[in-house]
Amino acid sequence: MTQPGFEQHDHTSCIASALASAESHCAENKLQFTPVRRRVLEILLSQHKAMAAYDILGQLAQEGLGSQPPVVYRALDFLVTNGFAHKVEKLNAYMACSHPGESHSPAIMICRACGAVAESSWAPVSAFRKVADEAGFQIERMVVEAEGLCPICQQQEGAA
Amino acid sequence: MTQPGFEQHDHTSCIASALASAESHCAENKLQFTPVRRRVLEILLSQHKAMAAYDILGQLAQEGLGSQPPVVYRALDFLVTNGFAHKVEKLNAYMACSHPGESHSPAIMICRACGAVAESSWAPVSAFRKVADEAGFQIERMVVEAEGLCPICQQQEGAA
DNA sequence: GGTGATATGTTATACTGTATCAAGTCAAAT
DNA sequence: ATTTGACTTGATACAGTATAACATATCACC
Repeated sequence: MTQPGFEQHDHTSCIASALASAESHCAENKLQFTPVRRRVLEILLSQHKAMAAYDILGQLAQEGLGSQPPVVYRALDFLVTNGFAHKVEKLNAYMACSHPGESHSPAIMICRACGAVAESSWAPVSAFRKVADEAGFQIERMVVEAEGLCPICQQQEGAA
Repeated sequence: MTQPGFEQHDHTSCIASALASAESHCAENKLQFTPVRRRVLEILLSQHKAMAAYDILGQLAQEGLGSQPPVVYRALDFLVTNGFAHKVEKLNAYMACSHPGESHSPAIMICRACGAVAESSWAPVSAFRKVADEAGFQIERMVVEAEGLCPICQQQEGAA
């Protein structure tokens, strides 16, 4: 279920299962999984990297699915709100969620060398709650992003 | 030393000590604490909120300290690099650091109601390291930001 | 078939950030 | 005291990110 890291995997089935999961979640909750939304999620799923909104828009435009910024931003908003994707604040970019279905606060790892992103199953909110309580602060959402090197790029750095 | 929360304090001395600390750190490390840089830090220190770069620029312009974007972005870059300020990724905005002197990865609390920001002394990197290790990921920097309600705004919400 | 809610199309614009090159400043070395 | 070099600032232009506002379309439900 969880997708903790950067390891190799069957990406075709990875995409298929994420799409199926989104589809069934939308059906259950009477959400419209429209062509644009579906296509944006597919594009995000196509690689485990964060994508800029305008890059996604470029692909959509090629396919005749809309060519203006609001199109892609609205689709992204839908996907993020419903937990199918996340915004990577550090990069101003977007990534597909590895375990969709409900909104959550993920901890994201970003490789500064290859741009790969991965979502850990760690729940930062619970870890931070004690500290926040001391300050009287009530947490509603958290952004947790680590920048560094993925396993593969660590080897490459060592070699180079 | 640490400035964990949202409580009342002597803000005048808060500003003065932060400026003095920055000044001495620059002297020790042969860094130039130029008028623009100093003024930008003062502006950030003037309130415990995050400020947009262009708002800072607006103030600078009024004072004749430069009116083009690079001026403020360069100053902010200096302040962030040297640990006198932080970028709040979630807001695309900047805040003064509460315990300057060296670069670090802070955990920031953002009040969604009043916009106040506070920096906790929690070290998220050490908390996350174990999880990252499992994925073979080597952390270099972390962004940790919690959005929610500060103590004061919690009361107001209750009242309203 | 009308109505309301949701989604999309379209135009325009605001906000955030950087590349580039020219000019100034200051300290240290000759 | 000049030259050199590192650093800082000035200024123009532009790239990238995001939203406001309004019109149109679609669909579910009454």
